[in-house]
Amino acid sequence: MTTFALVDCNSFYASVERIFRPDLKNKPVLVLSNNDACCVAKSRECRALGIKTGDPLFKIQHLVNAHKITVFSSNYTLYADISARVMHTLESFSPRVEIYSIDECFMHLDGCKDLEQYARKIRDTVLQYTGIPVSVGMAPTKTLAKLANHAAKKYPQTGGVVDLTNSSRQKRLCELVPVKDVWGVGRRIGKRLENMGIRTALQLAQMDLKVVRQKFSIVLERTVRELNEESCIELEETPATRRQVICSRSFGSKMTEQGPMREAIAEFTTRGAEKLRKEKLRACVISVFIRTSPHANRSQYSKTATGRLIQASSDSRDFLHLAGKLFEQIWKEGYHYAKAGIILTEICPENQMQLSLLEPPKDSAASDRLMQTIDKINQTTNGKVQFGSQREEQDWFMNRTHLSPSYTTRWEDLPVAK
DNA sequence: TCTGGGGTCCTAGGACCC
DNA sequence: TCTGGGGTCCTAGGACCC
Repeated sequence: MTTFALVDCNSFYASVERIFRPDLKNKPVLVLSNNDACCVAKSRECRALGIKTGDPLFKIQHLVNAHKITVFSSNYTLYADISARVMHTLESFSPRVEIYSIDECFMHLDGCKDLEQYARKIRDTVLQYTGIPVSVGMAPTKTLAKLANHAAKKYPQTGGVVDLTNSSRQKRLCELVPVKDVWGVGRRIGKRLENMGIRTALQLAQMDLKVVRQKFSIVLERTVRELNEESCIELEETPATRRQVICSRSFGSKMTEQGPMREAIAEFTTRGAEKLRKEKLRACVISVFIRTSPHANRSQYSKTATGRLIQASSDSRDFLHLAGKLFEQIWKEGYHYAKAGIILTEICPENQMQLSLLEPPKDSAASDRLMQTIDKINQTTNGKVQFGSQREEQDWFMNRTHLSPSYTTRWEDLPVAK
């Protein structure tokens, strides 16, 4: 039988920050979202204080002060680099892995004789090579492996490793786990299940498949099957090409004027096109959206406009032109805007383009050369070549008050050994 | 005062066609 | 006056994930 392992980094962002700040060992550490708005990661010590992922900073500020919590703005460049090192280490333990997220990796451990011992070796090696503590859960399906991992984190006496290949162990754990902690059961469905009297993972596992399908969806049916050792979610070793690119931000302060908003949209559009080029993709469709804050007591407005290019492109100018027109369609004076962004869809690899029947194919060679040149210059000079509609001064840009140095990706920030 | 950003998949309902 | 049934495609919104 197939065995899935899920390796998950413990408090990943907080652990990364601690690699370079050994003085923070066993001290509470918190990492904030973009804009320093809310908590996205916290060390065990913070969890013990009752801080939850998603808590806005202003609501927990008193705890931060009272317990001298060290706070970091998120430093995604640093986290991505450390993540790559962790994943690289894991790849030496199995030929079949799926990098599931920045801090999680599913692996096949078929044919392994002593699973628990092997898992401990994985743990020790990752810690030694990267400084990041991980937990390992093993089971016949991904959903059960997630559950095993959950237990490995929750119960310290497991030493961070839980082998859930045995059915009776599965049952005993499922009895203890609240239904909302099952992978695939979120807040909404968790509530609905509880209203039906389904409170534990075991009760969910014992539900009638037909009822689940009828009252919920095929997605939850798969979850139930997976809890019963029937593997429905395969390992995805080669990542599918992405379906969309989103570039959006909440603003540091509310936006009320059209000019700065137009420039913000141009900035997102440029970033989006850059992402396409970096991954050798093109897109056909762009959506532009602006919206007020759903948390504010002022009048609300939220609008999206979508437009299509005749031919898929990754040329910033094509999208800037279209995005400008779309923006004019949705802009409405008199609101306090909190967030805006663009979404690129109908994406294809740059070498597999669908040509238009009606329009002669556009020769993109010149455009490609220009964009390549711009990207190259911007890579080495930190964004010096801009388009007319972008603006140099980005006063709406993020608050990142507590940013750590880019220890591993900027020469100036290399840590110095004393 | 202050509530992230980036993704995926599924479903329901409307438009339209025969 | 009467106003079907079956199908496709598209979109908005819901739900989940990290």
